Amino acid sequence: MPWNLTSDRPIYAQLIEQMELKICSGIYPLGFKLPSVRDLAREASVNPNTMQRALARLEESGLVYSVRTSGRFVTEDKNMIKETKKRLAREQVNEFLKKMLDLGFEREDILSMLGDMLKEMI
Amino acid sequence: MPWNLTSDRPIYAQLIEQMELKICSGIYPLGFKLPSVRDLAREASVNPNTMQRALARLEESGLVYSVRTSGRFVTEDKNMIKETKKRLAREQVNEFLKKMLDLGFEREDILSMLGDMLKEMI
DNA sequence: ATCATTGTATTAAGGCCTTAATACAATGAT
DNA sequence: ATCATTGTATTAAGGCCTTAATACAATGAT
Repeated sequence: MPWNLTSDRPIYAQLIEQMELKICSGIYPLGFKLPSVRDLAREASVNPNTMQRALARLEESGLVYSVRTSGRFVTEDKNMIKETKKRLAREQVNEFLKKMLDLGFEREDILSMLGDMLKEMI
Repeated sequence: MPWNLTSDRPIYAQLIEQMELKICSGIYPLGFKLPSVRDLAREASVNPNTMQRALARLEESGLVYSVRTSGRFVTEDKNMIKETKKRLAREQVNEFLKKMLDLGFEREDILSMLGDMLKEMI
């Protein structure tokens, strides 16, 4: 999964989101040692400060932790990751449905559009 | 539909999105005379400049047009609205599915979560 | 023992976004 | 004829975001 950043939202917020995704999907597994701030910044083509900012926020939420001079690691709390994954999914579904209903689509429309696009994507 | 603005994205971008929603859903119908910039700004609790910026962008995309001293109107091009509505829907479905698949959910998971939440929302 | 690597901190500069305060010409209502 | 309302334009200030350039203590590998 490449780092895909747009300019319509703060970069650090997008970094948080993508790190969460990588952790919840298992790309960065339980207890995994993350690349260093500088390496992650290089990967994502952003300033180390910006990456550091994102990682600090992830740390506040408990999803990662850092050992001062050793590195940063994905949490070992399996349940926390599971709950985060659930939360993110609920948020996605909720926002999606809200917008589609606001746009004026109905249950059937939504399900059929979704089915069509799923066929394309999988 | 209340103006619902968050601080995690530029306000003017959110205004554009919500105006598009109002137009595509018919809250602002074909040819409708919009409230003045100042009134819309007051409604949304933003600075008139910010609302003006959003409206100017909507005008570039052709969804509204302005008559210098008379006011601003929703386009009378029924087809353009229809196409915009389609485009917005496709974008929503696409982003939603992309994130859910990235999170590691499968077709069945997505459809069942969606069904559950649809029951709650309708 | 030395040295590269780790997370972390600080300061300065520039950019975009938002607000605020004005201003103006053209129109429509009075 | 007068005047409020329309979209539009300009300038200044402040805030947050991002980058850049450094710096430092602690650790692990050599």
